[in-house]
Amino acid sequence: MKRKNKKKIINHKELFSRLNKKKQDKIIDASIEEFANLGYELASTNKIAKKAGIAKGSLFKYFGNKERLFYTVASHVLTEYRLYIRKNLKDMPSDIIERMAAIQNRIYDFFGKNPMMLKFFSKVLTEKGGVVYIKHKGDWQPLTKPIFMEMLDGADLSRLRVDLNTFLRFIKWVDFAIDAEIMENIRQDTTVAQLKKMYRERLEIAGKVLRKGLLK
Amino acid sequence: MKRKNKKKIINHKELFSRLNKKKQDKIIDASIEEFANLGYELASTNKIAKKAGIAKGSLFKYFGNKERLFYTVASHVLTEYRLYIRKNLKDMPSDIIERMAAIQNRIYDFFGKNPMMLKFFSKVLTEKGGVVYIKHKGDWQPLTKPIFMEMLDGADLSRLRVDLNTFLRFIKWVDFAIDAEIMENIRQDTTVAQLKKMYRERLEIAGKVLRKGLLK
Amino acid sequence: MKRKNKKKIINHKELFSRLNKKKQDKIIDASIEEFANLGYELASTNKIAKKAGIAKGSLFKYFGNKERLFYTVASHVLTEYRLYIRKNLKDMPSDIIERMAAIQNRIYDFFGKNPMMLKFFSKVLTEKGGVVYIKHKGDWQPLTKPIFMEMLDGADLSRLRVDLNTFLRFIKWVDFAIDAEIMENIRQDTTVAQLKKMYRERLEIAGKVLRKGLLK
Amino acid sequence: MKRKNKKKIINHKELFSRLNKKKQDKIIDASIEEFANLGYELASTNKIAKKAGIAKGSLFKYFGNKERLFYTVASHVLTEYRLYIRKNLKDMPSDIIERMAAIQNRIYDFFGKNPMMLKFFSKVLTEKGGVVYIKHKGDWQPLTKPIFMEMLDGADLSRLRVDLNTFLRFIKWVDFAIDAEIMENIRQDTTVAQLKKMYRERLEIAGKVLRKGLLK
DNA sequence: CATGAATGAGTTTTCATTCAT
DNA sequence: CATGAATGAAAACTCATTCAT
Repeated sequence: MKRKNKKKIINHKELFSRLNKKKQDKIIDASIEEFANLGYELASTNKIAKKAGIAKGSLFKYFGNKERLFYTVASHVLTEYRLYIRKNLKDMPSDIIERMAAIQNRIYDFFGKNPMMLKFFSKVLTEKGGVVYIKHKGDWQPLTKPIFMEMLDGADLSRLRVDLNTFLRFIKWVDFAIDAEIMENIRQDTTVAQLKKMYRERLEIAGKVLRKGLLK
Repeated sequence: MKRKNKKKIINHKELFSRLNKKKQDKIIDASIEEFANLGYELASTNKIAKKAGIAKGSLFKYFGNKERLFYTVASHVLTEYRLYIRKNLKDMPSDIIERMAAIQNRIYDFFGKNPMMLKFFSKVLTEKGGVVYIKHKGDWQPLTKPIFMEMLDGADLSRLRVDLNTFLRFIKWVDFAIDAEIMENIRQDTTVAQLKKMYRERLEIAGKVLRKGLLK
Repeated sequence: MKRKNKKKIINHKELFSRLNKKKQDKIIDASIEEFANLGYELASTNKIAKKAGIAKGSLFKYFGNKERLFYTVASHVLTEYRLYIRKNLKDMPSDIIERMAAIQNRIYDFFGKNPMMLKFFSKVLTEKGGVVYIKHKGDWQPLTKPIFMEMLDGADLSRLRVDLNTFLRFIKWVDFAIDAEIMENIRQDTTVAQLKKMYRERLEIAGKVLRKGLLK
Repeated sequence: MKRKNKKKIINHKELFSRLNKKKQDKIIDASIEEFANLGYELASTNKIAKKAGIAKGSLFKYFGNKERLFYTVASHVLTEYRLYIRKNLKDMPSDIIERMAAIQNRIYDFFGKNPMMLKFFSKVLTEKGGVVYIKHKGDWQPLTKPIFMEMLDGADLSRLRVDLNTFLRFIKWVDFAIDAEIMENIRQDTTVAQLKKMYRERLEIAGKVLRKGLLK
């Protein structure tokens, strides 16, 4: 359903940002919901405009095309996500494994408060098939997981057996894989409590290895 | 002129398998390319037929509908993949980390010989949003990664510090994450040698932790 | 790119009725012609749109789908028909046989002015096989023949030999059969005058029997 | 789904009639069933060929195209029908009304023995929308109702109040209309007994008028 | 002569995008 | 600057008919 040849050189972004906050939010929320429910391809710009209470034409005035709308919305979601996670990182356990659990719990709390965003994350940000994801993953990668450097601020690193870089990369992998496994298993009715439990179980398994190593 | 109840008890597969090998390959290849480039939803059966040099109608005679075409192609890719990986598993190092590297090298060799299949894998087999993936992931999961049990056949497990189950789940996570990271970073011009190197680097990092543990 | 759950709660009719009369007529006329020539199944929405000088998409915006287009057009035809017939029913002969002739003449006048509608009637409104006909015949039956109750308003019923119900059913049969016989014999070049003559001849035959009975 | 430009001048009919009776019957029966169930347009030549146990190509060798197949089958059905009705017309009541009932009963008996043919009649022979019907109605009209001349052979005509021609035409109309009304009301599960009852009821109403006339 | 695989024009329907009002 | 009706390319899929074997 393409329709590409972009001619006019309009500064769409500016038009959107000039709107009052309330209208902006309505558009963003309507978009999140539609993308989260249908995925990028099946989402309908018509329905988004209707849900947001604006004209179809306006949507395209603000964002130029569907892809840029998606990009804007996704960036918004990721920023919100990041801001939430970052708050109060000091009140965290100093043990590194406990810290991972605490941060992940905070992530799940965020999704508990913004269920549409969980849907959005699990459905649309991982749509590898989508042109859009591929185009922008470079922009998004730094946002998708809480920056580990920050996470370490105040953590007890004295007992590390490996250098910091090695530690960081490895922890990231484990966290990523566990997260992915849980995302795969999310259903419509999965609760935040269940998510936390799923994560805790997996982290315990990981903990065993991380603390003792795999091989004698 | 209606578009009716799609039952039809025709053995499509049979029709396809009766074609000569060359034609079969052309159809499979055209499909792989289209799906790999566009993903399931955006792939066009019309274009596949054209690329394969057959009539639109024939495609549907052979596969019934788009979904079954995709399923057939995906199964084909996965089977090829698996057959290739499985060959000569005995000639493998007994050390578990070395073994992972060896198997992954073989996987990269396979993709080196079938570059479209790499694209196909990274794009379409992981399309979470897709109806098709969800429907069939049960069939495919056992195929997508070399079965670890087999991998272990002949490996030296005497030095494991944890029970076998814990070991298996953890290893899978690490492998999955490293694989994903590399997949994310693939470019058009990435060579097999580079892939192998990327994997080797990451495995070394992982090896350090796996052997010694993370924390004192 | 899917072809999905056709719900959509759009008031198609409203969109259509907002068009200017001229455009509406062009669409209705193009539809009547196509349906009248080909019948429901074989009629092509593509051709209708082209003939009406609008985009394919617009047709579906206005009517939602082919079936609703047909339903709208058929209702339109039947309403026009009915309005025409109903005018000035008082100025009719009181004799029941004469009255039938007078009404039928009016019907033929209507078809004389709208020849496509005659074709439409004889072809498509009686398509027994069609899903559409079956679905809507309940709606249409009261429209397809001048309501006999109205026809009787002012007629001289004092000389009836049978009860009113018997009379009505029987009259309907005779009228229906004569009408069908004439419809069957219509050719491209049949004129309204000829239709009237054909009816008049048959009605005379019927009149003989109806007045005297068949058997001594 | 047209495909018209008929080139080859093959005597299809001859090819078909050269087949052995059993094969001919199988083809005719398969066709009747398909046409009766789906109607002309929706009937599939592919399925007919499969049901008849012959190749698709053969069907077209025998009949040239779908339309001619239908024509042949319809003619066959009508001929069978006619032959059945004609047998033993002498053993009939002499009263003209009773005679109509008796003949119609025989017709219903025929349909009781050949239920597919009833379906065929009520579905496909009256598909006014169909190109086919219109083209051939001239051929079929004489077959669709028992010839009334024959019906009269042995009937008591001494009490007729009108001349024979008038009588014949009128009786035909009444019979046709009653028949059509019943056909309209046939359902999947209508039994022959019910058909007979429906006819008998209507004939009684008709009888009242026919015997006494409508007007004093 | 029989076969049935191959064909491709044609179907209804969708929806991102444009542009006259 | 907002609007939403109009657009038309493109989608998946069908099936009567042909013709090489």
